[in-house]
Amino acid sequence: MYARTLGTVGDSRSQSRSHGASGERPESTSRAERKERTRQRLLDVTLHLVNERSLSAISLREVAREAGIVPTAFYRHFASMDELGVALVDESMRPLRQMIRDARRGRAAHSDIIVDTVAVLAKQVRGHSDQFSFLTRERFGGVAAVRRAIATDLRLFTSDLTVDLARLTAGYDWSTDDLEMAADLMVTSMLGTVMDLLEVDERHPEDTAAILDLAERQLRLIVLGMGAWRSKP
Amino acid sequence: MYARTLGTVGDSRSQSRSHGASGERPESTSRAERKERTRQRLLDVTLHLVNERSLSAISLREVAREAGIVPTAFYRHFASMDELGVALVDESMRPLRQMIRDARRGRAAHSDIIVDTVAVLAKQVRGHSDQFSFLTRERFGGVAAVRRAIATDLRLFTSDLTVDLARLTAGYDWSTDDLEMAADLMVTSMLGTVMDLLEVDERHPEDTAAILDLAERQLRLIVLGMGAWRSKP
DNA sequence: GTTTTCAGTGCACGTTTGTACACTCACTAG
DNA sequence: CTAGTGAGTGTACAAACGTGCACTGAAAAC
Repeated sequence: MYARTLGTVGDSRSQSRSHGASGERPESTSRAERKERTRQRLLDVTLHLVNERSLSAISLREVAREAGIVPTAFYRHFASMDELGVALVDESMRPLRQMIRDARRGRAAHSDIIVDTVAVLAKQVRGHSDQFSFLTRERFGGVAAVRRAIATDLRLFTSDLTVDLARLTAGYDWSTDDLEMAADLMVTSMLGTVMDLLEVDERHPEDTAAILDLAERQLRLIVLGMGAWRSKP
Repeated sequence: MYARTLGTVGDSRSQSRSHGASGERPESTSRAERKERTRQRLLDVTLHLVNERSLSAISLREVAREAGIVPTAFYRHFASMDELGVALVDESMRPLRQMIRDARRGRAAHSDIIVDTVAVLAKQVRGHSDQFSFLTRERFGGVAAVRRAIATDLRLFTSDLTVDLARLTAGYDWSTDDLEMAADLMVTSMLGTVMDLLEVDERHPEDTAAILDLAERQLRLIVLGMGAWRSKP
C-alpha cells in the first residue's frame, strides 16, 4: 500500500506542475507569487467541490489532492478546513458586493428599478453560481465560524439597502426601523430567488424566466405595501 | 482496540436500555414494537446530532453508537444515512403540518390573523427546535435526496396557504398565479423568521420579541401590498 | 414442541482521514 | 558568494469509517 504510494510519487509531482489553476506560467514567478497561486488554487478547488457536498463533508486531503499538493502542505496556507471556509466567504462575497455597485450604477438610466435589479441579480447568479451556491448552502449549513461570517456580511448588505431605501423614500416619513424591516424582507425574498435559480439552472434552464417574473412581482408587491404603509400603521 | 470494544459491550447494551425514546417499558414488547422503538431511537439520536453538524458530517457509526446498537445493525432499519435523512424529513414535517392546523383553528376566534399566525409559529419553533433546525439546515445543505424531500413538502405547504389566501380574498379578483406568488413570499418570509429564531434562541432569548415583531410587520407589509395590488397591475 | 425468522452481535477487512516529523532545494536576503 | 527561509515532499501512524460475513437467541409461526 505504502509501496504503491512510493511508486506514484513521480505522478504526484508532475500533477502538481500540470494542475496550474489559471496562470500556467512555468517561469517568472517569485516565491510569494507561487504561494498566492497555490492558495488561490485551494480556494478554487474547494469552491468547485462544495457544489455537490457541504463544506463539512469535504476532507482536507481531498482538497490538497485536487489542488496538486501533498496533504501536509495544506497547513502552509490554512490551519484547518474551517479557516479555509471563512476565507472562502470573503472570496465569495466579492461578486455580491459588485452586484450592489452594478445595481446602483444602472439605476439613474432606466425607469424601472425592480426590473433592473432582478436582471442584475440573475446575471450575477449565472456568472458566479459556485459562489452563490456556496453562500446559500453554508448559510445555515455546517461550520459555525463560516455561518457567522456569512451572517455578518449579509447584515452589511441589508443595511446598505436600508440606506438606499431611505434615499428613495425621502418624502415619506419612514422610521429607520421600518426601513430596515422592508429591506430585510427584500433581501430575504431575493435570497429565496437566488436559491430557486441555483436549483433550476441544473436541469431545466427554460423556467428561469418564470422565477425572475416571480421575483419581480414579489418585489413589486413589497413596494406597493410600502406605499400603503403609512395609511394604516 | 477490538478487545476494548468487547469490554464495553455491557455498557452499550445498558445504554440501549436507558436510551429509550419514549416508552421506557422493559417488558411487554413484541418484536415489531422493539424494532420500531430502535428505529425511532435512530431518528431521535440523529435529530439531536444534526443540531451542531450537518447530516452529511454525521457517520453511520456515530448514530448507531449513540442509539446503543452495533454499526451493522443499522442496516436492519435503513440502507444508508441518506435514507434515514429522508425518513427524518417526514418526521420533522409533522409539527409543521400541525402548525397549519393550529393556525386555522385559532383563526375564527380572534381578530388579528397575523398576530395569531406569528404566535403559533413562535410556539412551534420553540417546542420543536430540533426539527426546524434540521429542516432549515438541510434545505439547501447536503444530500440531494433530502433536499428534494424538503422542497416537495414545502411546496405542499405553500399551495395550502394559497388556498387559504383564495378564501380570504374572495371578493377581489386575484388570479391563482398572483395568489401563489403572495403565498410564496409569505412562506419565504416566515422561513427567514424561523432561521432567525433558531439562531437567537441559543444565546440571548430576550430579543425573540424583536424578531417576532419584525415578522409581524413584514407580514403586514405584504398584506398591505396585496390590498394595493389591483390598483397598479 | 419444533422450526423459522430476524434484530442485534462480534470480528475482520480495506480505505480514508488528520496530523506529526524530518527532509529537500529553489528562491531571497545579507 | 554564502546562509537562511519556507513551500512543498515523503513517510508514518493511530483513529475512524462503511460494510461483508457468520453468529446467537428470543420471539413468531407452524
